[in-house]
Amino acid sequence: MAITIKDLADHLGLSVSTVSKALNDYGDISERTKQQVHAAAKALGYFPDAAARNLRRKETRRIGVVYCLSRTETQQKSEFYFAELRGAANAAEIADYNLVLYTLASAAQPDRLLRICQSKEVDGIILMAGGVDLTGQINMLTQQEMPFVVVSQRVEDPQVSFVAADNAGGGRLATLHLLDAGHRRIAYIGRVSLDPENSDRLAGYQQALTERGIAFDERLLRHTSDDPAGIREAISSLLAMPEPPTAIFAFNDNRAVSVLKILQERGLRVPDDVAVMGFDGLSFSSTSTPPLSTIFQPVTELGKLATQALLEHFSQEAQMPVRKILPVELIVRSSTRPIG
Amino acid sequence: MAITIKDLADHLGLSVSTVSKALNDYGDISERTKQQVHAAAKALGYFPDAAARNLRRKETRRIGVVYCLSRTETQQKSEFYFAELRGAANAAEIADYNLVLYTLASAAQPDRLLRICQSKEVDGIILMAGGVDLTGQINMLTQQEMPFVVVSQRVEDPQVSFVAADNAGGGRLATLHLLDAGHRRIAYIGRVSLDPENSDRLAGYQQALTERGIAFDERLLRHTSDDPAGIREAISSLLAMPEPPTAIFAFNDNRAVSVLKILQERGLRVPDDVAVMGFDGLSFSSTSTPPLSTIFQPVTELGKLATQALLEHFSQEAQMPVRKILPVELIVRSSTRPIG
DNA sequence: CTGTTAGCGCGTTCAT
DNA sequence: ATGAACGCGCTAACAG
Repeated sequence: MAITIKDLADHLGLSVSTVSKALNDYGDISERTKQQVHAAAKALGYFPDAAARNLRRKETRRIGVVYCLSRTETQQKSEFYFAELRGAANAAEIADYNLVLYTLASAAQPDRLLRICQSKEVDGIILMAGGVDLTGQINMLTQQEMPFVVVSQRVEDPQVSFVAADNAGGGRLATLHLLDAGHRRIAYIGRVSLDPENSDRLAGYQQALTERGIAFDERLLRHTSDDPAGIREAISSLLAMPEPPTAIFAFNDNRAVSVLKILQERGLRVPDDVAVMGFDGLSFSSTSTPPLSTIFQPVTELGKLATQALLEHFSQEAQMPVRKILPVELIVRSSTRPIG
Repeated sequence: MAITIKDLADHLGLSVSTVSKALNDYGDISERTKQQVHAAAKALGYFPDAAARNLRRKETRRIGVVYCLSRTETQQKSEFYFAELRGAANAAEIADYNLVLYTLASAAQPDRLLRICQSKEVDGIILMAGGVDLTGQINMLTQQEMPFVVVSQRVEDPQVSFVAADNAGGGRLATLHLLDAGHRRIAYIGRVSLDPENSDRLAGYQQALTERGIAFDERLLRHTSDDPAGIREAISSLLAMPEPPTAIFAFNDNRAVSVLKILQERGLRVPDDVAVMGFDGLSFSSTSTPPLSTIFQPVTELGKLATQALLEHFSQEAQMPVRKILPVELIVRSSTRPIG
């Protein structure tokens, strides 16, 4: 048996409540007693029982991290999600909170989330989005009055807190980079679904064109599934155009690497024949051939800020939702180069 | 306020204990009552309070995942650790356990682990090893009588449970593959520390040589740090040998990709001039140029089995330690090829 | 079969 | 400044 507060009290010849107050630094306990209690606690190796404290204080000091990821996301972008997790874990640790992992197998158990809320397993939740619609989860959490923050996805509803990367800004940055390199016909290979990530990046792409006075040509857009087959087809059709694009902006690094490979299979050289841009800035983008120009998202920062937002939620009452868009960064490598 | 068992009891005109027993399916409660209770619970949206249950049952149904990773490990191999985590999370979820994440910033707080044990935050622990010595943690957990399983590192002490990949077998497989391709001078670029992972892979390398009757030449061994500088130097010295190696077996995929890059810088062609083998089977090994031949570790399986081992610990009394070595797989890609 | 009683370990009144 | 008493929500021993 581990040592309890009662053992401590007996050992010191004090009452349990005095010891408790001393440990929690109450004002009406003499300094001398406090010191004695702390000394004895350290000496005997006392640590308060988590469950008892949870029950009494009605707080768990735990944050749930709910992963809502599509299958491909999970496999392809683990670096991304792991980095978010690290950011969140570090921020939580500093505030003496712990992270509990919940993998929500896409609505497999619809009331899993309900149970988490009702049985008070955690004090709040970080919703990790991965190309999946979150409205169901968001509604439930709101209804259950469980504090939560969405990470890496912008949410329309102004009541909902989120921390996301500037996808529109990134799309713009990437496109400007290509435009400034002399490209005029730039293809965008995006997702099928017009989720916020995809539509924002596309919006940034369009804005950049507008800024430079280049006409937007819808025929340069492709909306494909994640698998290489879809991308292969997209590239075939792009290259079959009368005036094929001289640059391809892919939705993310994974797609961009596929694009690289497919272009090489077709005997095209990157960046000489076609330039390629990615998005995310994952580490494999630097080891591809050629190394990928891309947009870097501050992923660890995303997790960190989401956690801090949640912690603010806990400490203050009646606060405003936190809605943060983090700046991204253009990384120029060798898959793009000024034309001729 | 969420609904409690007392609300349920009042609502049904039953006593609290009867409701509790009904919910927990005790034998001495009539079927009719059980059904009524369950129906009411569902209707009113009752979920047992986690903290209260933890306190009473003296179990948390939580498993701590303790990350002991060196800094480079964390950044480079997130795919690896995330996959382990997913395996563990899935296995835990099936058994209705949750995972709590603890990132142990390399002995930053030495008694963090102690507190986790003493305050009973979790029922057991999965120790994730990442090129770091675990003896301190292992001793503490043993002493605290906290059930635990080490994952992805073989542990000498026969009392300790672990689940690890067959590093020796993998080293042997990789080396045999190169030998069978006709190579006779194969370099091994390993870690500085002779941790189990490194020494096992090296042992496998040596065994393969023995099996094929090739003399082991210590001059072909390099023990370097993780950074590219160390690897660059290793390669320089290897190529400066009177009889330089025709193949390089790198400790892991990250190193192998660095090797690829460095060889290319020097104008050497892979696999024609030098063959390269990696280890791990991370996804970026398939997108490098050329795609890497490597040894695949069943990472998700590692996490899954570790969790299951821990769960067995919980269910049985006085059980034997679980000590599992999982088979690995040779993946042949384009960085190796039969000679001439 | 059902209810009464008694805690789990801790934090928080309210007396003294 | 300290201690006695109560209860958080639940489960388990013991009655009836």
